[in-house]
Amino acid sequence: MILTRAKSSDRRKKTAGAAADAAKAIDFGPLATWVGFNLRMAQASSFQAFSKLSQDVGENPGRFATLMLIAKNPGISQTALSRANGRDKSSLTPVLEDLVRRGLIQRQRMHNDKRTYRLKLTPAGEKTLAKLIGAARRHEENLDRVIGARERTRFLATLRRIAADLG
Amino acid sequence: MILTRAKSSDRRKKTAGAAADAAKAIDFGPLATWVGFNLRMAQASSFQAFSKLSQDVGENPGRFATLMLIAKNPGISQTALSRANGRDKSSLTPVLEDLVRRGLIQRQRMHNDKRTYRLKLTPAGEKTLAKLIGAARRHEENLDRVIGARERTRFLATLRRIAADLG
DNA sequence: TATTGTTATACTCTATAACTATA
DNA sequence: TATAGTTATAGAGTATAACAATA
Repeated sequence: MILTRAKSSDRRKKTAGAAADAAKAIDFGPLATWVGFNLRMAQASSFQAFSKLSQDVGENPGRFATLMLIAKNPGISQTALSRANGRDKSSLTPVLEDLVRRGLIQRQRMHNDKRTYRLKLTPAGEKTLAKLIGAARRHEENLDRVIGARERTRFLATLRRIAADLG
Repeated sequence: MILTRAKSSDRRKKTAGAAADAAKAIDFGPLATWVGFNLRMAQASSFQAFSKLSQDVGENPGRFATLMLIAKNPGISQTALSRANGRDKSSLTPVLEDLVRRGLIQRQRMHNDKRTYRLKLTPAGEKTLAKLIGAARRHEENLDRVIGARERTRFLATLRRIAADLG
């Protein structure tokens, strides 16, 4: 969704008739002043920008989070990973299948509990993750430029409070 | 995804063995300090909270935006609406079909261009929108309580900059 | 009985391309 | 030729329920 404020300068009356209707800017009403809506718009922009950077690495943002969680928690089980991700374990099965197929992660049966797998990155997975971390860093630099160094700390703290208190 | 910081106090060793593994908090690595990630988490919390409030009205957040845009721009065409929403026009067809079927919006052929429809809310649509606006206001109150009156203006301005500059 | 992971299935949201009817 | 809207279709992401193997 594109936020375009209805400013008087936008109201062109080219042909002073039916065409003015088409050129008229969209009115978003109270949506434009609501935090919830602007949070959604900002997130969509940020997510899309990062998606593009991830695509340069041949991955997507979802894979990034999965790889990072496995990297930082080697030996994690599928159930624990799905909980950390806030998704049902069944949603994870095809994702992990894909990552195994492409040689980015490895699954080992646990010795003492043969029901569960231990997940870890392969060297190829580490390499892909490193590239994704590079993309994330570039994305953060772009965000920081827009946010400004002075705001960053406060902004981050507010985001954390929202996630914690509304979750 | 649930953000749980790995604090030393979280490392309980109840039975001092295999159980400690299960109780161990998840490490999110650098994700936890990145704006992009926290923006995503905050948006997910906010969106989910608003989804619940919308469900009390029997609608969902997507319908809310569509109804609002039609209400504030009566006579808008489907193509203009889909552009305002940032989605392809084909994605809108089933949504509008649903809203017409439930008597919330009305479609009129334009006189001078028989290809396009003019969209507007029915009285029932106005009523549903009013209820959704009430839900949105309650949601905003909850958000404002978390953000704080002092931060609100700055926070909103930063969100707007992100949406504008990264979009 | 409870848990881990898989399978079957379905639903939502989204997009692209081809189509129709108009312009 | 170009535009407004529809249809056919496909893909990603998600969930629930039932299941087999194991605990």
